[in-house]
Amino acid sequence: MPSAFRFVSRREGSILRTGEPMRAPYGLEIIENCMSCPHREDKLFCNLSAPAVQRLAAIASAAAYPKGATLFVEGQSPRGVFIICSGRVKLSTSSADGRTLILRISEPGEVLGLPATVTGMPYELTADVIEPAQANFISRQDFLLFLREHGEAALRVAQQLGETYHAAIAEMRTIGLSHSAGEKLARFLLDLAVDHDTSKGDIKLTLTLTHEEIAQMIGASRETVTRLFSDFKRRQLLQIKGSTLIIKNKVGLENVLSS
Amino acid sequence: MPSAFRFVSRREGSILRTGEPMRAPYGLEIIENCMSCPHREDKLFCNLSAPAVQRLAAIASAAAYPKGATLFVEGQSPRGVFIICSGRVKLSTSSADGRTLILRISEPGEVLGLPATVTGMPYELTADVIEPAQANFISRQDFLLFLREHGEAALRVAQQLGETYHAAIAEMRTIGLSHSAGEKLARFLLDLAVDHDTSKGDIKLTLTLTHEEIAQMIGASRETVTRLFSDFKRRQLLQIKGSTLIIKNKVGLENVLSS
DNA sequence: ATTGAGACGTGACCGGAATCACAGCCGGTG
DNA sequence: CACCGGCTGTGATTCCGGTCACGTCTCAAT
Repeated sequence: MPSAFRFVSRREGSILRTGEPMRAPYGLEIIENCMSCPHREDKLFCNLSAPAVQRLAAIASAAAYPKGATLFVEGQSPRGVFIICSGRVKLSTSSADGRTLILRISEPGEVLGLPATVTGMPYELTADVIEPAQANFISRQDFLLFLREHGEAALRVAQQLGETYHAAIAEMRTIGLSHSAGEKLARFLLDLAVDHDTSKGDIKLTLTLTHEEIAQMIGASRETVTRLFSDFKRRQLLQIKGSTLIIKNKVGLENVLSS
Repeated sequence: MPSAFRFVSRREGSILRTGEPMRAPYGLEIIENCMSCPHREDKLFCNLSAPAVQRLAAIASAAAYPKGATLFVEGQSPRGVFIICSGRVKLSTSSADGRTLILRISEPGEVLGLPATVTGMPYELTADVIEPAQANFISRQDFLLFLREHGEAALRVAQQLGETYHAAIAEMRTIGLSHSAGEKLARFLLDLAVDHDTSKGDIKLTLTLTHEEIAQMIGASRETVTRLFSDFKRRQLLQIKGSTLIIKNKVGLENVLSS
């Protein structure tokens, strides 16, 4: 295990914020050793050599972001990567007329801004914090230098990018290949259920997204999502209690795909 | 500049073919020195050290594919990467009920199957040859070994993946963020025009796709595409002569986006 | 307690585009 | 030539889902 680094508060990425200013208490109590959080292990920078890990710790700077903060904005030239330690971040793109498409909600352990940072092209998405988050920031310059010095890490980055691409294509399929909105919603829900235990009939999962957000993820209107949920509930396909969603009839839901 | 390698005819990737069997003449006249084709320079493996290039040449095997050949199929476990030397290859994904979504048409110089090969996940797309092609194949095993040995190449791969991702997101936007089909088609055409000289009024470009294929690229029906083309012609936005498309009024076309 | 903002639920309306169906067209091939 | 298969053009019809326009409910703040 690495000798992980300590709290640094350069507070990168808080330049462009849409929401309220960062509240004082944040950023103090929290971060001290983000690089050693459990998620790190099975994600991007596991199994690196000791020197590589140390170097990484040296160039990363931790910071906390309140709900509503924006890590980076679509079109902005890439400043670097963010490694999420906790919280949740929404990745979206939007058009001139205000319509928004949410690509995915990223969870702890993920690395954001990787494609842009590596290629030098502008960030292709906007990253908004929707649950108070801690993240390590690494500037583009430092990161590229690091990759050049550590080929092993470059390979890991390539793998990570491949996975991200894979996910993007999957998203694309649900949006582009289905005729009905119901199909899209069903696909979306089944995708969520993939990780969870699928053995017995009921699949329980927490869904902390508003109908509006779900709509933006599947490319539909808010009302349609609401109606579809009612419809699915009526057909005994699922139940909703607060932020808990229970899939009662998985096969039934799968049948929606091929209708 | 490298001492490039010579004709090898292992004929990789011809295992799964949808179309007619490979005709005899193909594969003979053609390849002799694919790695030294002009496209290579500004693409994936430029600026590598001499040993890296040599190694690359050693593990790559050239082959020719007729129209209709399939390099790889969605869902298949990754065999390796294909570096396109000439011809054009269609990358698509399709659903159970036969609907197809074309991601892009790749041109000489591109590397196909990279994400899958790097991550080990199944190919996420299907690659069909639509114009007789020559390509170098590198098996997954060889390729990964090569990347591990040459960190510089791994970094290049990461960049390439980043760009591919970028393109995918762009595609996503045109499909997901536009209300009307007209908007999608206009976006598609303007994307094509990006590379071409944009200075004076008329932009001339060759479009060797059927309406059907265009429809599958923008997520619309064939009839709609036909109708939209008639419509655009009527409105003097463009002209079509054979496989040549001339954009007469670029700003007019751009106005379609925000209507 | 009152207010107000945001999320959810539903009805009515209507337009865009998918679908079906068929008619010209053009380029191959026997 | 005559034939055929794939591509293109166009009409008629249908219906999904976006949009508008409300009403309800919850929760937080004053």
